[in-house]
Amino acid sequence: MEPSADDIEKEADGGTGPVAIGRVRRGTGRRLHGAIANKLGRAILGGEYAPGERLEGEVAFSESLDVSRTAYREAIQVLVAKGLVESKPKAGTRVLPRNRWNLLDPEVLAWAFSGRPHMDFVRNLFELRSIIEPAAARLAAERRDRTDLKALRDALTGMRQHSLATEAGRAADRDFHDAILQATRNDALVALSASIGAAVSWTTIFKQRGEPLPRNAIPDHVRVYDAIAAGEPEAAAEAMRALVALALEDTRSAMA
Amino acid sequence: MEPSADDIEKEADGGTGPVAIGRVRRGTGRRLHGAIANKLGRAILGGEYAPGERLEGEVAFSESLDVSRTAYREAIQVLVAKGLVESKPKAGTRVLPRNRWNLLDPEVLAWAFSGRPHMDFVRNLFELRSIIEPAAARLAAERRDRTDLKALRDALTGMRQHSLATEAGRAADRDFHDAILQATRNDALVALSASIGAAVSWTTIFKQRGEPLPRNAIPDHVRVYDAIAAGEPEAAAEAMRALVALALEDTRSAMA
DNA sequence: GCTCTCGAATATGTCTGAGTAATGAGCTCA
DNA sequence: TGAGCTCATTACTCAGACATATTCGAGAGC
Repeated sequence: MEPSADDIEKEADGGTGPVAIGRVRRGTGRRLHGAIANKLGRAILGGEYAPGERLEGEVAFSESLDVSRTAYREAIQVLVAKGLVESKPKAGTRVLPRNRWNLLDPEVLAWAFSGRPHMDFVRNLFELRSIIEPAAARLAAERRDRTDLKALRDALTGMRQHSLATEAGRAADRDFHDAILQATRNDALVALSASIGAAVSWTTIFKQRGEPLPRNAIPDHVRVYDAIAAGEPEAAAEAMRALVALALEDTRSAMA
Repeated sequence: MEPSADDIEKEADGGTGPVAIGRVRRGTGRRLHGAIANKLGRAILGGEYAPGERLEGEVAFSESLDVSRTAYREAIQVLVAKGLVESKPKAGTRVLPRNRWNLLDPEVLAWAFSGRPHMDFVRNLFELRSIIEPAAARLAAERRDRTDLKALRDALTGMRQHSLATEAGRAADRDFHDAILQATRNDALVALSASIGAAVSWTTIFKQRGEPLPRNAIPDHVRVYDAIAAGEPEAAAEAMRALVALALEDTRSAMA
């Protein structure tokens, strides 16, 4: 479902400027300004531009990228909307301090993981998961209906069918955690779904990078499902707590 | 600090179209495209445009607003970045289903509260607070340093000095909760600060709308501070749990 | 009569170039 | 030394043209 996140082609330009600026061409479905925002977003999240640093002027930068100022400006507006940069007349466009970034925005999260994210950040995301998901599982056990349980079963089936090594398997994993958040009937928690989901699948990928198949994740998930289906809030929360803790342990050892 | 959220002037136009479209003029500091995004965002969050509904074409809409297509398009890119709308050639610009919205984006949250938010949504936000904040208080009690404690004390002083009925008092309240999240040393939790903060101050405003001063909130906050300062995680979590529960109770009775 | 393919209409997407407005820095002057 | 002013710089807004993608309908073919 997600594009392979590499639909931007960088053509090495002859320039030898202080910051190597590749040209931006959009992939098939993507719009040009989206591709530019993508490129700049990844650069910022990847630390190529330090907070406080000033970007080149509109005219100069859009020329280096070989795009019109219109497309460039629309891309900048996207970054502004996500709290990554701020631009004022005369002052130019500057990267904002990290605490102003909307780190939980799905796209920002994707940009963060497109590079090599710091272990600190991954740990922080797991800490967030360990706060949110057990509580969500507790609520889900209280409020779930037949539809929610079916969604959970379908996700489990998908995880069993495809391995977690495949994209389809990771999607099923995401669906499982997503279905739990949906079952809480809480819009604010559902909004966190995209963030949690990104964390889930990316950390799963990290696991796979290390050892081939560190541990079968299915039983943990089944325990969570059983508790939710049985309508036992405390058991659901406890099972989810265990799941996240084990996932963190796996990820930690895989990254070390 | 925050602009009064009313720096957009709507001039009733003579038109009698199905949806009354006011012209958009920007306030002092604000850029034009920002003002347009603001206006449209509030309209969408306020339910003036139903999910799935199609907006007028770029040319027609920008003309009704009496702005250039450039400014209008830049505003739309902002809304796209926040997951509110999606636009494709020939198909037009459509409002996305609610579950695609980045509800925790600070600006989106502000737009949601600029109208009369449903009690359901407020309850959901409190549910999120009751999940996040006790856990954050627990972590803060473990990790806080001298600077964090000073920030907390300063916030308490501010709350005592100005009443919660004033903007300064609400800012101090926000600062208190923000300082706790900062003390967790977790970027992901800090990113939630803006969302939590918005919920805190807006719900406080609701309280004020009802009874003049329903309850002195200071003692609750002091208990949280004491536990964090003493380095007692469980006590801090428990104190925060109580604080949020009481705040919800106050808000609920004020809205009913 | 039904399906499939292809073309044209239409709305968004991109580009160019001009002109406006806001801001920060340096200068002048008290 | 400090406050106020001028000015250069930069982003912001505008207008209009052209490009591109996607939908929808018409027509060919089965």
